[in-house]
Amino acid sequence: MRSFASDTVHKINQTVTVKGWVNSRRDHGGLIFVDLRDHTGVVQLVVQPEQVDAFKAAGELRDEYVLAAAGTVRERSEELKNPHIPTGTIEINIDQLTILNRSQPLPIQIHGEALANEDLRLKYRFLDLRRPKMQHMLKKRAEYYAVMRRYVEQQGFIEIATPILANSSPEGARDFLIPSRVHSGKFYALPQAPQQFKQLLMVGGVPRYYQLAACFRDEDPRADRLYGEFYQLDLEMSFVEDGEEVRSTMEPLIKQLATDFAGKRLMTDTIPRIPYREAMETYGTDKPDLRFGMELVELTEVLKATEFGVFKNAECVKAICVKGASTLSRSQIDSFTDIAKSEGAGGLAYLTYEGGEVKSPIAKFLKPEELSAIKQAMGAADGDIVFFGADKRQVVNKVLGRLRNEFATHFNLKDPNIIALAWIVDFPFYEQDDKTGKLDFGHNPFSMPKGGLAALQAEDKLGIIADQYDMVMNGYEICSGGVRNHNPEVLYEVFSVLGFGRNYVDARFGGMINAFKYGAPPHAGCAFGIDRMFMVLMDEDNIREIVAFPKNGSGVDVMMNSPSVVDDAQLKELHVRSVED
RNA sequence: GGGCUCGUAGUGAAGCUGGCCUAUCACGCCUCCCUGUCACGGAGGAGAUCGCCGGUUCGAAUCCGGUCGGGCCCGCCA
Repeated sequence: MRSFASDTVHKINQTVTVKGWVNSRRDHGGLIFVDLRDHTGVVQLVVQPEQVDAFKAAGELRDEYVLAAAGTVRERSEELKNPHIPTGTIEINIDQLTILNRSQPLPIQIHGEALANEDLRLKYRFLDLRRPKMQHMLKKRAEYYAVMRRYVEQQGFIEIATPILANSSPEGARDFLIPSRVHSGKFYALPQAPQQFKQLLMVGGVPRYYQLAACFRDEDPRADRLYGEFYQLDLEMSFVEDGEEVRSTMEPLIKQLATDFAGKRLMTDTIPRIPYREAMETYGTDKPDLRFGMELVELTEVLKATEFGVFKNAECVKAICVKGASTLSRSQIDSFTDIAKSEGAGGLAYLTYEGGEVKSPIAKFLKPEELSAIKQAMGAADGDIVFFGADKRQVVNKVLGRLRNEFATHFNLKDPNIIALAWIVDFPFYEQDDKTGKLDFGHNPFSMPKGGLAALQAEDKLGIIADQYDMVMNGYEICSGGVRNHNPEVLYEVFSVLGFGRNYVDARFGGMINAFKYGAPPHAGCAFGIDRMFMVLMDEDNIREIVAFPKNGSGVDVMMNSPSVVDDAQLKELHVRSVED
C-alpha cells in the first residue's frame, strides 16, 4: 500500500511504499540517504549496503529521479532527529528501491532560494511546478475555486456555460478571431467576457447565473494582467434595479476570502462606497489602495492669492503629506521627481518640516501666512515633507496619485496582512478624449444611465452617471459590475448620444437588443477577476506566479511554443491566405 | 506603437570609471574517497567565443551605435 511522505511519520515500525522524486541524495560510501519528495513533503530514506540491489540502485540516483521505495519506518534516535522537516523524527529503512524514471541534469534549480529567470521557469514550468511554493499555490487555487462555488450556489446562483466560439465585439478589447471553415470569410471571436450571453440568460428566465468564465482579450499584458486568457467569476441577477443588491450579495464572499481563506485582516468591516469623482480627487486614482492614508489635499483656495508663479498659474494645486519623509536623501527625492515628471508634472515642489521650521527651495516664494495655512491644511509635523502638484486638475490627480502609491511602497505602508476593500461607484457614463475632444463610453455601454432616458437628454453629457461599480482590493481593481440597461429605447439612446444610429446598434448588438424587446427583466451583475484577486490574496505582485501555465509578456507560451505556424493546407481549408501572400 | 531596464559556463551571481580577465564565486555536472547525513563532507576535473552584429581603440565582458530576447511602465485593456 502506497504511503505519502507526510503520512509515514504516523507509521512507525510499519512497512510502507513511497513514491516520488529524489530531492537530494547523500552518499556516504557505505550508507546512502535519499530525501524523497512527493506532493506532501519530504521523507528520508536510508539504504544500507546489506540490501545489495537497493544499494546499487541508490548509488545511481540523481536529483529528480523518480522512484518507488519499500521499507520499514523507524523512529530516529534522539540525536538523529531533524527538527527542520515534519518527518524528521523518522526515516525509512529501505528493502527495495525501484528507479521508475531518470532525469537529465536540471536546466533550472528547483530547490533553494535563487530562482531562474522567469522565461526559463516558464519554459520548464513542469519542473518549476514541483517547487513546494507552486504546489501550494495550485492546491490553494483549487480551494479558492471551491469556496467561491460553494458561496454563490448557496446564494442561489446556478452555473451555466456560455459559448467559447462567439462573436466579435468591436467596442471592446482586441478580439481573438477564429476563421470559420464552413462559412468562408466569416469569423468567430473568443469572448472577451460572457456579457451579452449572461444578459440573454436573464431574458431567458434565469434568476441568478454564475460561471467561472474564461475570457479572451488580445491586449498587451502587465504584471497584474495576463496575456490572452483569464478567468472571471461572472454573475448576473434578474429583477435587480439597485446595484446595492449585487454589492451586498457578494461582499460576504470577498470578506471570507480575505479572512478565512487568505488569513488576513480586513482594514474596515464596512466596505466604503466611494464615488468615482471623490476617488479621483482624494486618491488620484479610481483604484485607491486604502491600507494607508496620505490623501490628496486641495490647496487651490488656500493659495489663490499666492504670488509664487508655479502655484499662481496652475488650474489646481494639491499636495500630499508624507510622514517621516525628511529622512529622504536629495537623490531619493530626485527619483520621486522623475516619477512625477513621467506622469506629466513639470517638477516636484516640496516643503520639508524639520527642527520646528520649514526648509525648501520654494519656501522663500511663499508668504508666512501661506506657509502656515499649508501646514495646517496638511496636518504636517516635524519630520514630514509636503509634496505639491500644480497643474491641470487631471494631471495633478494623476501625479499625486502615483506618488502616493510610490511613497507608500517606499515607506512600507502597504501591510501585506491587511486587505482594504472599497466599492467605487457612480462612474461617468461618457468620457471625453483629451486630444480629439470626442465623446466615448467611460466604462460599459450596457450599464444603465442613472436617471434613464431623461438623464441622457441632459446638456452636459459628461455629467451623466452610469450605474456602474468596481471593487478595489489593496489598489487593484478586482471586480466590475453594473445595473444593466434592459430597455431597448434607452439602449439606442445611449449610442445615439455618440452619434451611432439604430442600424449600428442592431448590427453589433442585434442578438441582445432584439431579445430585450421581448420582456427583458431588469437585471444587474458583476464579474470578479479571479486571477488578479488570487494574486493579491496570495501576496504576489506578478499574476503569472499564480497561474499554472501562463504566456509570457509577449504572448508566447515558451514551453509549448505557441503561437506557431500551421500548414498551408490548414489555412486553405479555413479560407485564410498564408503570410507570404 | 513608445519609454525605462536587464542579457557573463547548465543555474544564480561578481567583474562592467578599458589592460594585471589566461573572466571570479556558489549551486549543478563528471571521476575518486567516505556508515549518520539531512542544502553531508573531502580530493580532483570538465564546462563561457561575456545575447548577436558593427564601431571606437595598440587593446573591449567593460565605451558607442544597431539588433534580438526578457522584465517593468505608458498607450491599450467597452
